[in-house]
Amino acid sequence: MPKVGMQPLRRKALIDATILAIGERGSLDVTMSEIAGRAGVSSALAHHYFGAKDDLLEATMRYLLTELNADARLALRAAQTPLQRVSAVVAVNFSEKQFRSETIAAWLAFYVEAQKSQALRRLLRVYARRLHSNLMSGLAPLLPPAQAERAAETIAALIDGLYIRRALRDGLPDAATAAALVEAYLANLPLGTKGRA
Amino acid sequence: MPKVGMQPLRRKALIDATILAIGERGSLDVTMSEIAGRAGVSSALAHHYFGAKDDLLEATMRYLLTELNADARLALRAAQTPLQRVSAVVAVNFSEKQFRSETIAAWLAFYVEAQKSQALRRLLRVYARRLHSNLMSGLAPLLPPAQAERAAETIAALIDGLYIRRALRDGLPDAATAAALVEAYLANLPLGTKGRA
DNA sequence: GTTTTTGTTGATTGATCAGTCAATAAAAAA
DNA sequence: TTTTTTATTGACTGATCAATCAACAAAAAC
Repeated sequence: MPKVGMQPLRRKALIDATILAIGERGSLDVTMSEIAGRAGVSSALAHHYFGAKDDLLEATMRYLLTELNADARLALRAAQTPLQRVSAVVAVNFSEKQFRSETIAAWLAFYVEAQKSQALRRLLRVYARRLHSNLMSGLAPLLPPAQAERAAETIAALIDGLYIRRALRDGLPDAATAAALVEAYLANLPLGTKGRA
Repeated sequence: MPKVGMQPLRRKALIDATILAIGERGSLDVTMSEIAGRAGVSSALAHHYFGAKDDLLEATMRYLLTELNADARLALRAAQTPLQRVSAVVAVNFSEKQFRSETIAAWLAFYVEAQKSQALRRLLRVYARRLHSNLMSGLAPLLPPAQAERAAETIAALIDGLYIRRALRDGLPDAATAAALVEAYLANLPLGTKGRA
């Protein structure tokens, strides 16, 4: 079995297994053995490739962040108008790929863990800033600065809130409904009032 | 020292210590010894009064829920108009008492734990239903049914989202700003359009 | 004044895990 | 062909904790 060039494959498999395991357990209380087992390797190998458990968790978080960012970039490129930019950002966050329950459970777990881990906190801050600036790129042309800021904060909070509710499998199950809520919020905004309303 | 009638005092002290400990650690990974120590007793005593650790956590969650509900009832009693009812519910959730970082960290931690624990999940569902019905009691007279529902979901998600953001100590620090965001959302709703807009 | 109830703890047990290490084996390099 | 590098694991260690228990003490009941 032992071939060469396994490192990237194993790392990817372990990260996938981590997301899966966290998603199923619903928390970061997942053992290295369980993750490793799910990836079809021994726990020793997981340590071999990632060092400490925290490193694996951080790598997993970074992976989720990277994927989300890549999707967002792609969606933004297709947007033609400011409003479409906002919708694109919203749509990405509620896409089937991102709004899966494992992924969401992982996000939630990382939010909690971030209170303990400086590294995770930094990563989440990067995410928050990116989301904010993506939203502002669409909102700034449409609203006076203060209102645009507020709208961006509101949408960001809405996204987080809808993620949590999804994680609890409580009402609000599907991505489409969640996205529609945010779109309804957008529809009520006094858009196009940049030069004083 | 050993007097009689300690049970309720100890239980209260242990629950307070639990909230404090969770708030500081930022997660439910708190040892019984730490909680007990904080309450000035031995870990054995904590087990004596609560049985298993899960029971203590459940009691703590139940306590938070009870407090929030009591505050909400009080605030709703003072409200005169439907809109005031909605504002009252929002205000309670962002009151200084409820929007403290320990309390919020505890809520977040319980959200995560609820994925594992049936008991906690049930408690959270009770909370969600109460919040929803409190909001609807104000929104239903002001909006067509479908829109009222949507507004209630949105506000609930906003509250959750703002709680999370507060927990991360990321931007949005104070209760007043958070409450203002939700109020701004309310201001943009087409209220008073119950009989078709 | 004896007995029971209530309050309390230190010491211990047993389980769970993260992380280490020595050993094995295939592939690549020398 | 020997040597090194890469891949891999089973077995072990050490730490951490929840939970238990026997024991002690003060108050209450009898």
